[in-house]
Amino acid sequence: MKRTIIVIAGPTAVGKTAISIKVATGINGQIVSCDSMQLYKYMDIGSAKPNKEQLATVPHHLIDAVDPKEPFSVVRYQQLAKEAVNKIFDQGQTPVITGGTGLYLNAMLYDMDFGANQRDVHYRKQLFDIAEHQGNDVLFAKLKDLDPNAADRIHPNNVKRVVRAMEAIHYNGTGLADFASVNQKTKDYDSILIGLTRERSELYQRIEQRVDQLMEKGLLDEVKSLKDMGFTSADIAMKGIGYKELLDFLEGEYELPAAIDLIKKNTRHYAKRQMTWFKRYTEMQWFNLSEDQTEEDSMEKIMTWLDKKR
RNA sequence: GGCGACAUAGCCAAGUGGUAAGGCAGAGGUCUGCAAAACCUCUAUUCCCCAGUUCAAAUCUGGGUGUCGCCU
Repeated sequence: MKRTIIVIAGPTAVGKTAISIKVATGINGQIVSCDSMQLYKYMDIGSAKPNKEQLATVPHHLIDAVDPKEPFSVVRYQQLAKEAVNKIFDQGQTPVITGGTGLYLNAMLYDMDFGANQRDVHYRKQLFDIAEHQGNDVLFAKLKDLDPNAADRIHPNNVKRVVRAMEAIHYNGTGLADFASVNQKTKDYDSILIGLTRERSELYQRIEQRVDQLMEKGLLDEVKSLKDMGFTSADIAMKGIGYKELLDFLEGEYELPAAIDLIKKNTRHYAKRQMTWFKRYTEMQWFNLSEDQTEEDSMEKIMTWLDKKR
């Protein structure tokens, strides 16, 4: 039997959750979340997790899977998600990968082998210190020495990437492989890519509405309780949009309305970056939800296309 | 009604005679280890209007318009 995953991607607030559940229901599938925040426990409101009824409709994987205190990265995601996908295949069902985290999606679609390079916290810190105290260019010059190819692909100001590239060399001496040579589609399964989009202005409106809704649902209390649990701005739980701004508000950095405006703005920016990322997938079939009167119309279009495709 | 200040991009704003800083918003983009991250590029042929002075005006002068403040 041909193993095929279905991917439903799109910017935040476009309406992925509802549609993916319907698609999964329609094709006897299970959902594997591809969202770097819904993955975490305790972050329910701000990450806009599916609600209880939605979760009960179709089996979901990789939601509430990790404690925000645990160190996490794409590598773990790749492992966990592939495990989930295999399990679903074993049950004779179809995995529906849903979410907006582009890098994680890449880890599912391409043969990204992270295994070769390890991480080294101390070495990293040294490098970051160089950038901070001596300047980005000083660090970059070192990378240029060690791995001219990597330096070619990375901007000097992008310290995070410069550090990662140097770390890779520090470990195996060869550095990071050229992205192009690694960007091979995985052989583990086939994939069908569905992209959800909307007119920009409408998407932005939905984002603002949703932020207001999250506040009504008690996002502030959620942030307070995370704070009480001991999470600080250093933890991932407090780096998500909606969390970091409200934490700053609680610390007295600005007033609540200003915090809410910031959340909206940051979410808009995020959505824009997501669109940029997803536009790269040439084989992705786009559905502009703004063109449809109702969700049923959208579903019909998507299912019709999907049936032909399978 | 009198006096004064101000008028620069969607918003905030620098610029007091030499050819329009910067920030925000917006748009486009990059992407193998925290990715809701990090980073990059673009965005005023023109400074409220008209006239004048000058080789040269957002900058100086006169008039007009508008906004704000104070006084009556």
